[in-house]
Amino acid sequence: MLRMSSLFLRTLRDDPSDASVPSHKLLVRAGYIRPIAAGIFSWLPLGVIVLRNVERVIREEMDRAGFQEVHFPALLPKDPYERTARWDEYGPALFRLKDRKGSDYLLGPTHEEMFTLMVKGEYSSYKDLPLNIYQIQTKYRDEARPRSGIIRGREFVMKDSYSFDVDDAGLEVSYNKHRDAYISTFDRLGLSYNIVSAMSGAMGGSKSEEFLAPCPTGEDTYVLCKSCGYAANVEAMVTKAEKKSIDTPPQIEVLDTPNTPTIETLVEVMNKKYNANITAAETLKNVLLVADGEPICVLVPGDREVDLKRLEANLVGVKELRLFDDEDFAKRKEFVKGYVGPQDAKRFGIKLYADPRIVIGSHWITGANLQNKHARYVTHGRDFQVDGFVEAAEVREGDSCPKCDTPVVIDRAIEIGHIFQLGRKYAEALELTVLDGQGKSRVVTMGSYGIGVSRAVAAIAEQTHDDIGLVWPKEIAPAMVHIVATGKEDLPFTTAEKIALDLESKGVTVMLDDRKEASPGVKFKDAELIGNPVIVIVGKALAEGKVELRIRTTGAKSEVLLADVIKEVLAALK
RNA sequence: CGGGGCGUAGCGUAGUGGCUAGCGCGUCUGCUUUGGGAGCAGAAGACCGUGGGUUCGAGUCCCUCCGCCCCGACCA
Repeated sequence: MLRMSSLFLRTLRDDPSDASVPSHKLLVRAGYIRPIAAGIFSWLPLGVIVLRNVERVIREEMDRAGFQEVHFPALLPKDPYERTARWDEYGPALFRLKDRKGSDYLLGPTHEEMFTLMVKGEYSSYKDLPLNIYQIQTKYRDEARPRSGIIRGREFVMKDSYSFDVDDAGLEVSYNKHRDAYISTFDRLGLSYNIVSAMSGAMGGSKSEEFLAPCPTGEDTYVLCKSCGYAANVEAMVTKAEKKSIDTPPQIEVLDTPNTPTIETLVEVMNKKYNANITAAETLKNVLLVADGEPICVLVPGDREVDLKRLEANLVGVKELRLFDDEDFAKRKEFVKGYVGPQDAKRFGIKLYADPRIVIGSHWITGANLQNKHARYVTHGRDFQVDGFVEAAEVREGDSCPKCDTPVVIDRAIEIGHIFQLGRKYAEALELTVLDGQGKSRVVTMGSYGIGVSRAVAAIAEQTHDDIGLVWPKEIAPAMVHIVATGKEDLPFTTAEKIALDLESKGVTVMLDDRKEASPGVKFKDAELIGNPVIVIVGKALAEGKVELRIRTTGAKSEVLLADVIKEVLAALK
């Protein structure tokens, strides 16, 4: 039983000035966490209980799926991470340190290497697989910008699991087992979420999905089709290319368009000077970039910006991507800033990549590669050929769903889980092989699956809080029932104590506000702020043999007979 | 890393060059009070982030560094 008379807890009346998102404000105000440094927090007693509750739910679901728990150190030697090149690739986000002998160590940002090496050390036969194994660990990433309290910290708790299989079919099975386990986990955690297709990104591998908890303060943007359920991270959103009917356009016509370095000015001049009656969507934007040192040109409709994240995620094999700067334009005089067009790409020796909207046969108004001149009727397939199509343009609300054509909505969310089929990248780098039935050596294929444990605490707080405080689901709350005793007589206190003991004997966890010195108002405010799902008030109504029952989620209030309180509370917790 | 903002008591804040740094919450003591962050009386608690400078005089102006927050870049 949590007794507030002795609980290490101090609630704050004001929001901390350095917090901006609700979960951060409320968790600090209600005494769950305290800030230590940027992106680093202490967990006070209430916070520890909530964090452990989330861990417990995750453990139970992992164990139910038949996965086994291990525990690695957070402090790790450099060597395994050098063998997979991540010592270098992880860059400044890796917390590095040296021991007294000067050897390099790191604080684990994620543990693929350790799991792979562990399995390599114990297993060598296909008969040992499949294997699914997990840990719950504190992870460290020296984020360039920690933000939003515990949503994105530099130290955080994560559940990470890994699957090991002989072949792709096995990997698919392990992947789906994890997917199912995640669904039951997040359901129990009381989170609403969408499962969206994601890019496997820098980690390599193929299939990848994210569990996103919708919330205005989330950092991830995703698209959702309310008609067919298609959901994707904006980076992974596939463009439905409009199959517009295409007539035979006239030959290219070069036009004088003075002072039109932007799409906006171009449209204005076209409409005024040439009575063209066009919109930006009929112009072609030619964006010059440098991809791993090589200049490329990306074509998008003029009414859309290039989404660099999307582009980078979809340009396979490109490690570094940046826009042309003034220096680049100075070096390549053939590219006239503001008047670039694709029709001379071959001559200029530059690769062209088109957004899928630039369909073959479509014609565009675009730069003429001459100062103050544009060209119209520039036709894809006739006047220029591209080296490939790539998802480059920004995604907008109302864009067509690639599956069913319905306009999609765009929403923000917190990434609470990520599952993906890693493949053989780590197994190859660390030579994790098993002998198959024919006695031949096979590289193991892996899956990697993460849940942000501490982040889930924040996500739940974000999704369930209200104006007056936190509201926890019963499995996660510090206690299922918050009992408040009011008045200065002993009776409410002894009665509250008895109710608390009775509830505990039924397996209900209880927080008891047995503070004699605090006024009723203080106790009510604290109860609401702390956010246990059911509140029982033992006070005024006791004269009629009743107590008050409040449901934190709905705000419902009722008076119940003392004799019925256990029954009523149990019913409310159903 | 670029841009912006902010560092005054545990928390929230006032203090635009001039006396001993003010207020609210919280804390402590006493009395009173007990259904919505109670009242009265008293008390403790501040290296005004750091270092340097300007000035007769700096919380206040200038510079340095440190820290924190926000936007962006970054980000399994």
